Amino acid sequence: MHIESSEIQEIFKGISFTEEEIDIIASVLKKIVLKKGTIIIKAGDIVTNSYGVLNGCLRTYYTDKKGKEYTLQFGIQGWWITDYTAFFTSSKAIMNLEVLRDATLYQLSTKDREYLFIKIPKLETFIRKKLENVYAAFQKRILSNLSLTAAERYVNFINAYPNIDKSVKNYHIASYLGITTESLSRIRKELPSH
Amino acid sequence: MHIESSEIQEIFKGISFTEEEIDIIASVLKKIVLKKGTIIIKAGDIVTNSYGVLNGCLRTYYTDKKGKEYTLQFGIQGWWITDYTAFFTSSKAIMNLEVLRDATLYQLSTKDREYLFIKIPKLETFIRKKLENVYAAFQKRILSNLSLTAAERYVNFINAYPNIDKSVKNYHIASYLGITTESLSRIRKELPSH
DNA sequence: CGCGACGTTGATTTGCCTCAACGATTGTGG
DNA sequence: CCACAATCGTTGAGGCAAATCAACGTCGCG
Repeated sequence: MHIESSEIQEIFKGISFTEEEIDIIASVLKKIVLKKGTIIIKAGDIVTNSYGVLNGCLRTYYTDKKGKEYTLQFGIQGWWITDYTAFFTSSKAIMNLEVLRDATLYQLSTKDREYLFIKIPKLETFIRKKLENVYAAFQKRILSNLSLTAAERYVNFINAYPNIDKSVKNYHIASYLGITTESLSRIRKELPSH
Repeated sequence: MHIESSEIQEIFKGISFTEEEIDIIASVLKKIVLKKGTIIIKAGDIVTNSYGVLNGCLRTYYTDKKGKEYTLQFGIQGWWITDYTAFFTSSKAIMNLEVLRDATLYQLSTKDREYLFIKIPKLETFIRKKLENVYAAFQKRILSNLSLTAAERYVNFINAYPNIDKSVKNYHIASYLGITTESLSRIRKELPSH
């Protein structure tokens, strides 16, 4: 499928490329379209790709021995998603990557990613700064999990992802917040907005 | 205070430098020695430095409106520490950085850090990979907070930082795990190792 | 030695979970 | 396009892990 320059800009928002650089990037990206329900990665798989989201919605989640799910990350337009722990450390996935809403994605392999960093050093700087922002975001989430009640975390989540409830089920949100669907239901009932 | 080449290798473990590169790095690092109890950064400060730990022990912690503390990170030999959220985003600190045990540190400013990345590109690659590892570690901690009991988290913590209990108080560990000192005390009592 | 900081123990409370049953919504085949 | 089944969300009762509140040991340092 053809890859548009504007789409590459969407996936690497905040950095501008020369035409030559766009060509290099386009040469390693692979555009894929996937239906809701597709499991792109399942626990145990070797993870060699990450996915830039052009449209649609995805999530990564971990399933514990009791079968309980924990959603680690949602992926919406402009975000990159994969089991990064496995992707970065070249180990087997411990998480699953699921399409929640029909999606168009850009696939980028570990190898090609390193190739891009060598060919386009400013891309590595860009990603390094992205990772720094993620660092801050993760710290915030850890603090949030430690210090806030379930209701407070839900309110923060809704503010952070205002329109995500159109794409995801309540039990996905519950599993992101680390609570049960029953608890989330009760929290929603108590909220002023109802 | 004089900066040894071997000390720089300790702070950037896993990467080797030429003599010239060592000189560049040494020119921007400042060695400081601080006493236990020193608050290096307090909430509200502008954060312009990060600190590589040569010896001693530190922690970053957040204090909520009720005065309850949450420890985000411990810093021991070979680690870098600061309020990274503020450091990366050039905003005011929301956390405090405290010396738990007399420490010798290397101070590196935001500006000098960017300068080093330009002068020594492989250092940026090194840091980018470090950040990727941190990404994996943070995900693991988030999952751990969501899915494990307090006792399980305590056991994992002790395994991850085997000798840290020599430097930190139990209530520091409790505040890292997101539990009270009373609960930690009860958990320790129930553990086979006692 | 004595005081303040730290850790422990007990009694009680609370936020969220579990289990169970029942509505509501969505999707699919006839 | 409706009917019905499966999935998803809500509600209630009861239980449990950890918090809170309070009191009392214990350790280390001036």
